[in-house]
Amino acid sequence: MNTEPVTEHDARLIRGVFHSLEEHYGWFDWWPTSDPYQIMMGAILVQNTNWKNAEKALDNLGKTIAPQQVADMELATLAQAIRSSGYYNQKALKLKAMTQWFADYNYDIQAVRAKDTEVLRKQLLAVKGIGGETADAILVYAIGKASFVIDAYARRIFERNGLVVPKSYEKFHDLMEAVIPPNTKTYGYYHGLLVEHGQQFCHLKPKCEQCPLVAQCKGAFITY
DNA sequence: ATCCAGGCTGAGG
DNA sequence: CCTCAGCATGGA
Repeated sequence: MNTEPVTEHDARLIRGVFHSLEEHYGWFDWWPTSDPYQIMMGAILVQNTNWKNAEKALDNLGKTIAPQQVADMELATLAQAIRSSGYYNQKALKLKAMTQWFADYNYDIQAVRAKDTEVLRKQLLAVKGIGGETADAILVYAIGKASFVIDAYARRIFERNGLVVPKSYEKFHDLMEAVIPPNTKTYGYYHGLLVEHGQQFCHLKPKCEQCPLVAQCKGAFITY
């Protein structure tokens, strides 16, 4: 992680938003599945889609499907099975690529966990179809490493709350990690808070009227 | 019917 | 470095 200087203003703003979200929503365990491989698949299937469509695809594959089965499956068969998640031809290739990466560890999640976070992150980012958000989600929820997850809601929420959000994923990711001390549980929870809050109030067309953060949401009516 | 959802890649400026 | 078309289904 890069350590660029963070202004105290930005740090307080960021901590303030999370503090408000924590107070309002309380604790919850967010990712809907617990099996590491299901989480990895889910992280890919949910790309630019809602969880409902991704979940149908996961159900179609079966809750107990083993990585070796995905590795052995015909590409076209795999694609049809995950049709509901959208971009199914692309995602079939992505699932294959991710599974191939996992195969290098003999599908042994403990062997993966033994590796260093940054090493794993680079490996994941090198997998075709895995970008920043997917890599960080896999690190946090499937592998149990502290790597801050950024998504469209994180951008909107912080932009609307007056933060000058770095344009690149990496810079925003680094900023959050510089402000929020690395902790797997915290990072998992915070991403969950941002998505839950975002889904309720921070669509492209914001619903600021009932938003619990509206008082401090300076850009309440920005429509990005 | 149009718009959006828990992105990523590769080509081109 | 940055922008952007293309990828595709299902629900509102």
